[in-house]
Amino acid sequence: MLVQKLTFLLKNSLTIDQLKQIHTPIITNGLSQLETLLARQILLSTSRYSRHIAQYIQRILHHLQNPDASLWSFGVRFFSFHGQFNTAFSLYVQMRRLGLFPSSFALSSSLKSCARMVHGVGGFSVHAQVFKYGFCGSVYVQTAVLDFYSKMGDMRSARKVFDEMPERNVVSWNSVLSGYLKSRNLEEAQRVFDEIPMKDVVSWNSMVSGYARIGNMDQAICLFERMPERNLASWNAVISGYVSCGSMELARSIFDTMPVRNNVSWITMISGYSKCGDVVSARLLFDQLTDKELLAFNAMIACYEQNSQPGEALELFNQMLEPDINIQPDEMTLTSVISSCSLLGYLEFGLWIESYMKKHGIQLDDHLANAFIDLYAKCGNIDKAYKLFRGLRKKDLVAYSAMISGYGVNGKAVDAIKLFEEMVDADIYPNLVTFKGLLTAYNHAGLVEEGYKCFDSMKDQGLLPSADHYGIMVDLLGRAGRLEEAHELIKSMPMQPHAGVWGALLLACRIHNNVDLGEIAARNCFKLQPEKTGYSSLLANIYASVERWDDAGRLRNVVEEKGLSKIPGCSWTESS
DNA sequence: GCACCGCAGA
Repeated sequence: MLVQKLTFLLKNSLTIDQLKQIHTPIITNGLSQLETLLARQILLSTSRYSRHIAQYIQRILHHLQNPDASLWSFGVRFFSFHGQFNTAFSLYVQMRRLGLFPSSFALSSSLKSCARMVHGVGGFSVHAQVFKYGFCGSVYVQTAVLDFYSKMGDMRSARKVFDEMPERNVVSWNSVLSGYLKSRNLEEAQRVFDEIPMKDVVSWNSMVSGYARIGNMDQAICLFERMPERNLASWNAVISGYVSCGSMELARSIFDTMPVRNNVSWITMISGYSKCGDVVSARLLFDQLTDKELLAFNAMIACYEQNSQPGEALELFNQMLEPDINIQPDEMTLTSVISSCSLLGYLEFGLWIESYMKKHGIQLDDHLANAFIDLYAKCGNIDKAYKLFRGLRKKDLVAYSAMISGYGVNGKAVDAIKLFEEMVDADIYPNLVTFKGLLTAYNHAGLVEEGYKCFDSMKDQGLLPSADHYGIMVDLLGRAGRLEEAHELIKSMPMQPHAGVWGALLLACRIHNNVDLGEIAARNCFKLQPEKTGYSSLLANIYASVERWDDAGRLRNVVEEKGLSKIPGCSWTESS
């Protein structure tokens, strides 16, 4: 019986080969209607499902001798339900090609999938089919259409569908409401909210999170306190509001007082601590979480990666793969892991992830691709990075910035500039990260004047250079021998220069054997990073170059006393 | 079944 087999599958994560043995007889015998019905119940009642079951369902659909519209519709619904929107929609397209009549499930699920994928054309065509197949009177389908436009940010169309609906339920109202909130039209949202004849907890939650999102916590709390009924999402919305305002103490007090917590509450707090750089508090919470699921690991791994602790990120990743935990990573996990590899320059692990993805059927999405572009470019494989870049579905700011800085670190200034121009032509506005990549390109090519022009042009775009940008400029000027100018630039900085900035000047002084400025730079480096001995060695080399052997020797002794030897080939950029 | 709260890329 299929049911037993499926139950078995759910309990044991089977390999593809084991699956093949099971599914072959089913295909030859066909599925009885009863089996199909039971299989649906099992599959929809489970929140845990493996990629194997997903592949299994697809195989059944493609191997059936007589295409079955209700089974295909079920497939669309299944994948949409489990967040596999791409698969859901492609199954819908295939069932249309087979000439099968879509059910209301298939229509609403594929609309949901298009909305989540921000696939406008797909959604429009499904909307057309809603007309064609006469689902204009179905509340569910019409609400899905309305929700599609609402999620796409097209409130005019959403409103039109809503106004023409013969029948509305609370979900239809909530859908319009969330559309206005998403487009930050709080006024219209408030109007809709006041009009809802049967407000439920979702309506209230939407309003609370709408106000929280725009930073109006007073109004959010006011509504929260007036709520006739609260659920977990209500509490979580308030936490998330405080988190995005950076008020971790208030977020924590809500978290501590809420009656029940779920994974969302924990993950919101962990990522909140991550965003304000409090890795220790994030980890403390993570450790207190008894039932750690994939998303908790994702949040914690991302926390390490974003706070420059890539080693810890990889360690946690390895832990989740261990047999006693055994949680399958998804695209988001791997994205953070690849970024960690990039920070470490750990190309081999990136290649391992590539093969892991192939083995487990994980598709390369744009987030993953951008992380890979960065990794390959940083490790010198610029051609592979470029190939990935050209293959992107949507080239956005992040993608361009990754590729530009990839060219930058590989000394390909001309390509970086060309890409920058292409980006501007595509109406994508550069930000601080883009300029960091571009300045790196000028720096590696030694183009001082062009680099300066680029640096100055940032202000015209309303961008204030960060200490990192100053650091690159100091490096550029310094290497060109314009040490005084570099020093003046540091003095003109509106913020505290970090060790990387002074380190760049110190290195330049070493190259050009300038003792006076070298001493100033070194003094600042010692102050900012007393534990790092590389600065002493550099200054010692400067003294040696002008034959001040006593001073050079004194510094070398300091290095040895610290019990640390100079790490050979240590580069400046790593510390910045 | 459709709606509210959480995790990823330069």
